[in-house]
Amino acid sequence: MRLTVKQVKEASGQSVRTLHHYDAIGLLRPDEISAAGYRLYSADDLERLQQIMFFKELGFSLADIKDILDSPGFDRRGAFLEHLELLRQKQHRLNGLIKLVEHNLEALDKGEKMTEDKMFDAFDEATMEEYKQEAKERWGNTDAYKESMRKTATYSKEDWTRIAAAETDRRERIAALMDKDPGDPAVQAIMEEFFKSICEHYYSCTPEIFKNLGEMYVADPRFAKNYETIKPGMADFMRQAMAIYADKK
Amino acid sequence: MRLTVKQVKEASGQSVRTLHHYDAIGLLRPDEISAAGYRLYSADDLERLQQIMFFKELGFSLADIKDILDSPGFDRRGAFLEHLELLRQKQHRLNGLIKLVEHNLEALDKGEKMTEDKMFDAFDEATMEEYKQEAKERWGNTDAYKESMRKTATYSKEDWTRIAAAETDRRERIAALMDKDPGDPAVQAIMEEFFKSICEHYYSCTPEIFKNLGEMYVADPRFAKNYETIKPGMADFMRQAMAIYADKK
DNA sequence: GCTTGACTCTAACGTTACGTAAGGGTTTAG
DNA sequence: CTAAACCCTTACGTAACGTTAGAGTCAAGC
Repeated sequence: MRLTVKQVKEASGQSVRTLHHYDAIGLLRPDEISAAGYRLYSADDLERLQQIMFFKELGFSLADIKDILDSPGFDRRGAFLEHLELLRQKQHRLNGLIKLVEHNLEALDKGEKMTEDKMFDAFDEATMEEYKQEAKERWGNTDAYKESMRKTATYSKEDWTRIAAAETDRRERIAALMDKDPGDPAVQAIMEEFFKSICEHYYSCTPEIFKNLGEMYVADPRFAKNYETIKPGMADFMRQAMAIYADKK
Repeated sequence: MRLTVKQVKEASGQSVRTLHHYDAIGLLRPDEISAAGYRLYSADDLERLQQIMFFKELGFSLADIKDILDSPGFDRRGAFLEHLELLRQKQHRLNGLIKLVEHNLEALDKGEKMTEDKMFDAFDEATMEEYKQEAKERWGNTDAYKESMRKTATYSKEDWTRIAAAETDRRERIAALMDKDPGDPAVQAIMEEFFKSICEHYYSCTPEIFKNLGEMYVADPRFAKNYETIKPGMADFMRQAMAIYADKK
């Protein structure tokens, strides 16, 4: 069942204009557009909207929210846990503010004056900002990722199939060489190919980034499974091969 | 001891630009301006800044904050109590949001879907808004009050003494007529005078506003005491006389 | 007494996240 | 089939500052 803007407004409390705005900046695109151009939102869209509202509540800018939600590393469970932590942090700050007001009242009744720093300490948002920064870094898009997005935005469907085919081909060739050493010239030749392919198609890759990418293949299960499903142990083989290539450069 | 912008920034956490801004809109005028034009803030200014930050934290607009702080009925104790209540309200909302996230996590783990309204209920700001509205009304300046401020801003000291004298005179004449009926022609003649005086000197007064003004004389102790100190029961006598005059119009 | 660096000022344009019309199609209940 | 209730895009407005830019000021040290 799809919802119109008004229905979403009724459910979420966000104004129609806000929905338009989120659509315009690509933060929340309705799942479907009717023949007449009406925005029609799905249940998934509502979930995304909820996420948006949480992040907004926590003080993130819409641009940051977009980066986080669209990041390939985003997962809902992690986000919820993050929300929980940040909300608790916020509550802690509020408690401080309440104590400050109570303190104010007391001082007023006793006719005392407060010291300057105590007067404003509880307003401090530094800790909050730190948490937020952490959150952004945890999922946020690195500059390399953004460059990748820019480059790939113009790719056609044919481009993608071509690139994907080359990728699949490379992987199979590597899988066939896994009985050899990761430093074997044949393996390294494919690494060279791989490295250049990234530079060309995605983002300007340095050896260092390349090495980190290899680390990610074993550290991050979302990447690892792309290789482990081809042949067990392949993710780590890739990591070694990529590290050797990067070090030689 | 006076503080420069940087020192206030250091103490309060507000940016220098923010202080400039508050100065520009008349929200926080430094107590003193040095010969070179430097802003110099007093301890009282810091207290006002704290008030501003509390109200801002609670979601009031700068214009509203200005109205409240500059309202004649403003008192610091009442404001602190207000802050306390609103902060608690905010904490309540935060608790709701935390529960919502916990609920989200649970639903995610069980693979359940949530109902639409439950998804957004906790974000609701209506209660918060109500409290805020109340606060604004408690102290806030009505439009009529603002018009009055505009009109009276240009009055000279002589204007004020003249108007005040006329006012005192009228009050005494009314006090002398309190043995008669509020609807008595003699009383009503003074009401006519009073009504016109308000229109001329303060704000464009309608009969309805005039009637409400009368209600305020008994409802609001700050106004009532102006009349009760002349003669007991006079506030209510004024109310009746004003109501009769307004109804005849 | 003069320089230098940290600090201050005003003026003015930029930004974020929408609000608020204006002008014009679309859907649906009666 | 029409009127009310929705929906759309376009575009300018607003709040609360951020961010230069250009220029004056102050206190410390040589």
